[in-house]
Amino acid sequence: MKELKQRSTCPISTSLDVLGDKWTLLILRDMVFAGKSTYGQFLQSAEKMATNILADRLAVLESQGILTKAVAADKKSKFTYRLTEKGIDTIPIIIELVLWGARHCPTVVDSALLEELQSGKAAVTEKYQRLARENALV
Amino acid sequence: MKELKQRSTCPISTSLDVLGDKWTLLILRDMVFAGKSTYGQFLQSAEKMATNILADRLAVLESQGILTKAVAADKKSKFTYRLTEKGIDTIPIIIELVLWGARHCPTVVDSALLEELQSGKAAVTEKYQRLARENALV
DNA sequence: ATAATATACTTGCAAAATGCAAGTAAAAAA
DNA sequence: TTTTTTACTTGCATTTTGCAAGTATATTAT
Repeated sequence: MKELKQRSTCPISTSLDVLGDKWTLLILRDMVFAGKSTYGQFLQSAEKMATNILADRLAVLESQGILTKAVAADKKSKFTYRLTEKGIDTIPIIIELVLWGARHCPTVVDSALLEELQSGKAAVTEKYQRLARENALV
Repeated sequence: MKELKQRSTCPISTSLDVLGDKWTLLILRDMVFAGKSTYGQFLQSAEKMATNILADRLAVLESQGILTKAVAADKKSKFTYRLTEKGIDTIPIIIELVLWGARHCPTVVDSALLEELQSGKAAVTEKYQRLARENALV
């Protein structure tokens, strides 16, 4: 059990105790928007996360009830990570990070997701939450 | 000039390059919701940020155009930090962190802000963005 | 049956970031 | 002229991160 220390009882501070680092939300991004679910897939992202950091963050996310880990259906040597409701509920946070980065950081490159967001924040949020819930049932 | 390294061109990743740590968004929280504007005020938060970390983060935030630093109106020995539009636009991110923490972390204590959020996310976001814009004019 | 590959980590070590306590410097107040 | 306020800076120990290599188990190939 990876336990985190809580700095205060403020909801923002407590959220950051869990999600406030450079890697955690990228794992969730890959699950939500790229449909990734295995250790090997997470390692292939453009940001090149180190293997030990990934293992550590997955353990924290699991112990915090944000995702679940299970042996894959096809292979016993593989694990499948899936989002819980607590994990699915981080999607609005991630969407706001997309919008802020797109609006204010000139070096970001437009993505399909960004294009999609032209059609409204609520619709896109609901779409990916629905998709994630379907995946959670597999 | 504090320069940050950008890990990829993904908007989420780039936003996290700037905002993705345990302290930066707490400074912005204190500016937006507690009306704080000076180094001394930031140090007084419940989370007890170290002085060197605070100085470092303020320098990053300034160099990233998220806030501005100016000599205070009343004293020459004091500085006043104010949000730019880029800073004001982080409010939706912070609001989502509040909602997630309140919903999923049982150890957080209800705040006035949370009470306010019962009346709708959009209204509260607009209120604090308007307040921040007024402050930015001072 | 045996060897090679795939998958998911763990380990060791150097580098960087954080946290803590104390010190500095300029302006304001006493 | 001394003391206090305000905003940092510095030095050092601890923690976290990043990198490269190694391990362990299951699957596939020969």
